[in-house]
Amino acid sequence: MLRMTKQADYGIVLMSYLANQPERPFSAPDLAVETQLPLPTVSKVLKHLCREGLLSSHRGVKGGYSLSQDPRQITVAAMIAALDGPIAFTECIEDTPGSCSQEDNCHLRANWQRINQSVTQALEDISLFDLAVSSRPPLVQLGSVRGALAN
Amino acid sequence: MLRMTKQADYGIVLMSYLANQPERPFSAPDLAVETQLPLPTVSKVLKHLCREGLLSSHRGVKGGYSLSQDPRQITVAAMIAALDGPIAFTECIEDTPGSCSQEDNCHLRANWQRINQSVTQALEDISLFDLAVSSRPPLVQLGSVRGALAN
DNA sequence: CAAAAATAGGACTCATTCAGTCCTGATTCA
DNA sequence: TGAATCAGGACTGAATGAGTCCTATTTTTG
Ligand code: FES
Ligand code: FES
Repeated sequence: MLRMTKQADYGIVLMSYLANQPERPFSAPDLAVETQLPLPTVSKVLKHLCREGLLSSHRGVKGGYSLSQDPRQITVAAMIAALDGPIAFTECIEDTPGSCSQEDNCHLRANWQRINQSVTQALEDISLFDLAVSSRPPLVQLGSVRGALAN
Repeated sequence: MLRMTKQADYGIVLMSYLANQPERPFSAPDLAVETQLPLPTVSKVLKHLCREGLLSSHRGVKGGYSLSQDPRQITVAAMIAALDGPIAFTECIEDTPGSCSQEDNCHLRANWQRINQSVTQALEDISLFDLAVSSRPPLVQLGSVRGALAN
């Protein structure tokens, strides 16, 4: 497996969508319809991303979410980290030392960190902008799907 | 999080140990003592690795496990894939098409594959040999820990 | 000023998956 | 023949994730 959570999955989908429509904010219900993802979870993810500083929110009737930064500045690593927590392939990697029982006589710690670093680097090399340009649909579709689903 | 399972974790630890002691096979109980990991799980992981072709086994009284290939030929990606299954960051990546509900109108599929490919590449660039050389302990220790734990 | 629409935050439940254990059989060596 | 080891799978308990829902708070609009 080795897969990220659906939260991160959804988050990247949502961020990509927003990166393609930078002109105005989108509300959670709108985004749920557009991406065909379940509204409550979408809402949860958006709130999370907002708390982490990747999105800006605006309350009230005409409120919604929009990117808080230039898509070129946002890396895939940052999005995953925001939703799934720090990228730590094994327990011993996590910030707190002492979390691993074998820490003192373990000669692998440096290796875990190397593996971890390698993967992190790979994810940092891809920006939201990179994802957005290639996922941009024919713009006609912008809203044509709206209302297709009930939720 | 974004972490691999303990199976893969243990597997890499065990493989690294074996890579440092290429002269003879080790039994599951021996390896459990040396690595200070729980025996039943160690046994399970070893069997798994053997079935996947990364280890050779030899039954009987003087049996045990040993690497079936040159450590330079074994990548971290291969070990993780053997234990955790194919590296697939999101559901849509998995082999079977049709697994994702949004497949037809999804413009992100290429992106997932790019992310996935990037991470896979990072893990393929590290070989077991790379891990082993840096984790090699002072060889005096070879067995000094033996018997320190009961299981 | 009041109502509607949206976000903020968190509690909660259910399903899935993982970690770990255990048992039964097959193989090898002394 | 018997002891030690691997082979394979079934099983249980715990942890985690996905998803839902409820109650504020904020903002716009009539
Ligand atoms: S510190 Fe945890 S296995 Fe090395
Ligand atoms: S195919 Fe699954 S999200 Fe695109």
